[in-house]
Amino acid sequence: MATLGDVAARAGVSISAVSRVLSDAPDSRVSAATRQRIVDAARELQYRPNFAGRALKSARTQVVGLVVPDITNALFTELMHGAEDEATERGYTVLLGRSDDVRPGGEVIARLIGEGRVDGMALQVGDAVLPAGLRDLLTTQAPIVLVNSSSPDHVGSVTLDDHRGALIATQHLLELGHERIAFANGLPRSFTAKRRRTGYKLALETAGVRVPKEYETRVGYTVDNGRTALHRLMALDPRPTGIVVANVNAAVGLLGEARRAGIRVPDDLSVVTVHDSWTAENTWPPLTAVKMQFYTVGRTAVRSVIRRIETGETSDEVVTDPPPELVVRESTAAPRRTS
Amino acid sequence: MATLGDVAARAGVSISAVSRVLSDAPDSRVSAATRQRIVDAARELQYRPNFAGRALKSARTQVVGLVVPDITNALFTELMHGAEDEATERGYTVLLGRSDDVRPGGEVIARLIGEGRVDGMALQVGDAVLPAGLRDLLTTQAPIVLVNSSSPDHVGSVTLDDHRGALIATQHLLELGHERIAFANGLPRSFTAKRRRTGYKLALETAGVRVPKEYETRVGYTVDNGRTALHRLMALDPRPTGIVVANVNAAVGLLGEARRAGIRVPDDLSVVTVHDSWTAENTWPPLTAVKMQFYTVGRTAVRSVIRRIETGETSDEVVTDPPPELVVRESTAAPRRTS
DNA sequence: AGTCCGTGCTCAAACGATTGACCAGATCCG
DNA sequence: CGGATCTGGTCAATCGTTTGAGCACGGACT
Repeated sequence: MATLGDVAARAGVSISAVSRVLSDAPDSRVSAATRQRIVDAARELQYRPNFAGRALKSARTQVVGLVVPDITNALFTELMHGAEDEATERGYTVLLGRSDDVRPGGEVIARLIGEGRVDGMALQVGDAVLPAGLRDLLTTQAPIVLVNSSSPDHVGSVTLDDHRGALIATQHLLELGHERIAFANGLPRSFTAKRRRTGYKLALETAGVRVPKEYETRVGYTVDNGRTALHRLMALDPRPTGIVVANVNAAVGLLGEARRAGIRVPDDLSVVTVHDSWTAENTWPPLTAVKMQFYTVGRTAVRSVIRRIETGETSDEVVTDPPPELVVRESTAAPRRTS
Repeated sequence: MATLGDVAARAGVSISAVSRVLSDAPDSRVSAATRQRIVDAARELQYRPNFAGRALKSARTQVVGLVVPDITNALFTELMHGAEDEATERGYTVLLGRSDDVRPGGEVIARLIGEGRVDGMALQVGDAVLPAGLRDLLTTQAPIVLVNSSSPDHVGSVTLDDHRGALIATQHLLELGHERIAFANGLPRSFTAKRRRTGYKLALETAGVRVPKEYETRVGYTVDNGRTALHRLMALDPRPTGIVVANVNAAVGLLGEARRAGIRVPDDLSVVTVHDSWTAENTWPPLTAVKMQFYTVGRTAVRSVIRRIETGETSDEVVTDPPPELVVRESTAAPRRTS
């Protein structure tokens, strides 16, 4: 690959002149003719600035890391798109990482930051409290922004309006006439589960509806967790006529298991989920869902990381601007009047 | 972050000594006592080698790029896992990239290689011929290995045994007693589509079964493509009793559309797909699928890239070792004896 | 005529890690 | 006892880029 030196030789000028011209330095002080020669030479040699050289000198990589629990989870598609769009606009690149079960998670992040591979990170931890090692990282000055979670000792986070999402889902069932509304939630420690819970509770309370304590399960967000939740809820007496599922993957599992158990959706049971994704469109029946604004979260998170990198400012933001949006499909209907 | 110089100062030795000890140079020639002081100092300062410094000097990043059409496609989960496992074992890191429709694709790759961000790449292009710009790249000496496709002027590729996968799927329907077996394939130009086609044809031929030419559609691999394929095939007379779908995403769409059209699966129609993924387990009915060995492809691709980087050797490999594996679920059954 | 300034460049010192060349002192061998 | 060899290190150049400092020259001003 061509270096600055190669371009300089071809244009008959010094390396500094080339560097200043090609990096658009404001006070390059180069004549139009020389500038043209440099630009031509660079094009002819297909010059591209060497990443390592630049990063070494400037102590900046113009890369932000984005770590999510599972890259292939359909939920994160939009988040990644948002992150990439924002990064591109600001001259940064996104480096994707997984924080899945193989490695402790903290190690990946420590390496990326410690070795200077990224300037900052947007980090969505899995459905659990922060691992101890991670905690250390966050308390340092490293430019890390948490996504969909927060930590007492850490400022810098971007979250969805989970409360509102669960509220809207629950209200949808209430408006259809349901009263025995259950809630298949995530693990008790999960940040998002806590916030979704308040939305569910508030909706019921506002409507003056009371349900047994057992109507809330707290199993988790995976497909299998959804299956488990269905069994628990359908073993109750009286059975719920509607279920709000806190996560679309769990909803997919729950729906499949209902089918297997001979429970007809939406005739016997209405199901609405928080989160939308292409998988929700392709279940049978297609899932009614509350679309959460992951795209905006991705953009906001990257913007926040970059602000942190460049100015040092931190902030905690909740994405409320496009509000969560109810997408009615075919998994919800009015309850049968059998009682 | 601590540098080699910091560690050297703390241990009271020269930078060279530290470098040699920490990078396990074979002839470090350092006394045990000094070595210990260096190791201790490095640990105390939490030393991590700076990525840019190392890359600049050695002209190696120890990073391989993995570019797939859509990172969040469930199909690529295993491929990425395989790639990461292989890379980790060999001291490399994987950098994930998307080659989706937003950017031409070639530009991303040219940047990654040209700027020296990666030492080599494993590249799965989308369901089309190689864009012109890409072609240029491949003919250079850049260490690029194609995944699930190949190019006449390029040596270096790793592919699935698509032929065998389609063969197994078709044979499954034949063994159930189907004869009117259709094939919902990918676009005509697609490399994988061509190979899957030969498997389908061979199975029918071997069994002495003949079907109308219209029984093969060549719409594509997306969910919507699957819907389209169903309509085309069900408009034929006589209708097929079984469909081999060349891609699991298309199969999900096809299945959903069948449901919507009132076609009962597997009673009226059997559906089997090439590729397995968690989405295939969660359709209704769960999809019978031929599991392709994406994990091994990922490993093999990265191994091939690294070999290319380190020794310059190229190769074209087909992953046959764990052969494609039939996973029987509930979308296939014997045809009804109505004819 | 001497001073000052603006223009259009070049020089050289970093950034952090690697690595071939070198060197001082101790040991060994004939 | 003198030279060779080994041990345990250090020195300094280098990778490609950025950037503050400096320099030569021409013109304007006093």
